[in-house]
Amino acid sequence: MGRQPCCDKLSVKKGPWTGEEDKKLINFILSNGQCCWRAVPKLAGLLRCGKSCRLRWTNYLRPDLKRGLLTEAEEQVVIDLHARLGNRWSKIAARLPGRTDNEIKNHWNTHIKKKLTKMGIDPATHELINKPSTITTTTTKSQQIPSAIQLDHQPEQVKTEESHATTSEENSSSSPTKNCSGAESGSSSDNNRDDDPLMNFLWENFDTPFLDASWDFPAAAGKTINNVTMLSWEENCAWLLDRQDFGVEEFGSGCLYDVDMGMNINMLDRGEKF
DNA sequence: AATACGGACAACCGCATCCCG
DNA sequence: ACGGGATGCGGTTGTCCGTAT
Repeated sequence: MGRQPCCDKLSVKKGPWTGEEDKKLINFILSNGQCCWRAVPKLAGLLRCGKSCRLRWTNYLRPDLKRGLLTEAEEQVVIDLHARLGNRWSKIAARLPGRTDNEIKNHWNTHIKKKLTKMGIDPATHELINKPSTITTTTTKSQQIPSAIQLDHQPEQVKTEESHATTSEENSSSSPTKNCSGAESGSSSDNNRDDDPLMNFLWENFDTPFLDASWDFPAAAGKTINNVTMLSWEENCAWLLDRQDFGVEEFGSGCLYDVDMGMNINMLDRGEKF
């Protein structure tokens, strides 16, 4: 027997969300919280698949999302984490507060991949592309690009070999995705915390998301936790309900800001429900 | 001015994993 | 321990918009 479809595909709307739909979804989650996504569309009066509602919320409507391009620092973290984790975007996103896996994935595919390729680095393996042409060797420590690649500062050897940088995609058959996916290697990548200072720092200090404040906004409202002033749930989301047009500039400031870390804070534990 | 093209990003699809009875 | 439903995740596609011709 086959798997049941997540929803009746004939009766659900697809394609871009309208402002009205966004409002309905926001209103519903404001009053009921995140629970049972399958039931959300029905209860919220939406002709959408529950999955679609979840994606819309997590990728676009969540009040803690940062908008706009990733900063250079964020890009650097993405590159470092990708070198270690492969295409495990959700793991990477978990360490970038206010960023979603989808956003990071898109940014990787449209920006970072190109940058790395241009620099002569295979984005899939994080190795220099100017390897001896005939021999395909297993990755060695010496071939690995230092994780703290500065995108604007090409290594000297990379510059000289840039003309060879055109076949990176084709050479990426042994991608970190394959290496990291599944049980066979996923844990090993986690355990394999080598001497990369940045990565060690990230792993040691942020095994949980950088800051993982609770969904329990009403209780936390007005309090200062770790130098973060918690706004009420209503305060956090009021701006959303006022929006007819969710322009990028409207999202510029996160609803929480960590004074010490100088970044917006992920208020949501995505796995948590209330 | 019209059309083609390409980049960026939102959204969908299907499989994997988790969780609970 | 097992089965089935719910959710999460990553890959892929679709759509919009800016730029080039």
